[in-house]
Amino acid sequence: MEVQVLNRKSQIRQTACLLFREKGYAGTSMRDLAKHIGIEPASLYSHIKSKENILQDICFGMAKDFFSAFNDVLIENDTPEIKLKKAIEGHIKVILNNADASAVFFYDWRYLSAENLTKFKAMRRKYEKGFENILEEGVDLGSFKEINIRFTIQSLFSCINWLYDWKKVAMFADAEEMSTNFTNIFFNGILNENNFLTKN
Amino acid sequence: MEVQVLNRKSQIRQTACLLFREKGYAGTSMRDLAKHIGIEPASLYSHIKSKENILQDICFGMAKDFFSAFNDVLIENDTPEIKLKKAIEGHIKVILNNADASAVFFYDWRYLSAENLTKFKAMRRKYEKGFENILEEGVDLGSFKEINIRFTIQSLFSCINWLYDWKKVAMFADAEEMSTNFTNIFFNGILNENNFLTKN
DNA sequence: CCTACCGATCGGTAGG
DNA sequence: CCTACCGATCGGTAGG
Repeated sequence: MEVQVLNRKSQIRQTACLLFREKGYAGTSMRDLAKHIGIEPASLYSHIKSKENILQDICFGMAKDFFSAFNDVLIENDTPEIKLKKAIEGHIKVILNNADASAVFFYDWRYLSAENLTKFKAMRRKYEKGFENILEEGVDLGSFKEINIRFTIQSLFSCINWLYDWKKVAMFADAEEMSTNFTNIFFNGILNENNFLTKN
Repeated sequence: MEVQVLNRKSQIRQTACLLFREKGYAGTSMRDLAKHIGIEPASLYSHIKSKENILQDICFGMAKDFFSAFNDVLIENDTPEIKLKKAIEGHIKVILNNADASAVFFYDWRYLSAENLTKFKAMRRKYEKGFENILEEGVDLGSFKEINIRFTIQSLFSCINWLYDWKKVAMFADAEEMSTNFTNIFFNGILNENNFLTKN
């Protein structure tokens, strides 16, 4: 029985991810959700506390995954470049392993209640800070150019985060290949070496 | 009288942009909107046809602005690099000049009705294609590396599109400076020239 | 631009 | 997990 309850709960979460991604949190009703699962709307409340609680689970669950991947990178003592490359790869893997939940994480966090919204923004800022620290370290060591740290990390995340929708551009074998292609652009740019026309 | 109606209509649009950005399209009610403007909810319908019509106006209005900026770039006969640089700058200027509307354009287009959704996706794809053509031209000429065109352009847009929220990272004087910083990253990468550790 | 109001739908609860 | 149902709110219309 315990097992069944857990299964149903995760089924609700998974279906919610799918629907929230498609029609947005506010555009998805509990009746939609129940219908997709095959139970009556009122029955949902045997497994979940509220609609917002589902959103909260998804958003903070993803945050936990992102931090977990990032911390795995930090414990190794690599150079800033390698560390950043690995952090990007970790971030991408989390997205690809949870495509629907990622879409909710990126698009629907704003529907969190005031209290959760504050917590969410703080967590996100902390995560960004982690990446900024790596970049800063690399700039100090001279491995990265003298760039605006915050601007660059914002661009970096923005640049990666569309990958939850990568299927529409299906092109690479796996997360690693995708990550490599991405890091190549971000580290070295798209301009050919022998082209100096617009270089700096 | 004609003028007054137009003013009120654009006021509705502008206020809708603000609210949709903050709470999402589905999270914003016509009553919210009316209250912010200072009229009764029913009065809105003297100026607009429906809630979705406002969203439609915003989304397709932005699309028109993006195309307009892009076409200005195409009529000049520049090299692919210069053309891409100018197209990026044009795109950024449109975003910065319509920050709220851009947020709606990027986040809330999925709330469009089925028919408008199809039209919207087609327009967006056409716009992306325009950028892809420039990149392709540059690859053929050898000015750009042999990169996956679609992947790169998706990354490019994703990378730029967070700029509607640039105020949280207030750092650059104007759109041109922002555009230059951005193009520098994308064209040349963040890695220092004398660092070969992770270079390809 | 307002008052008055419509039917539909919302998230959620009571009780079994 | 269901039936039955709650009050609140939704987008929108009629008529002036």
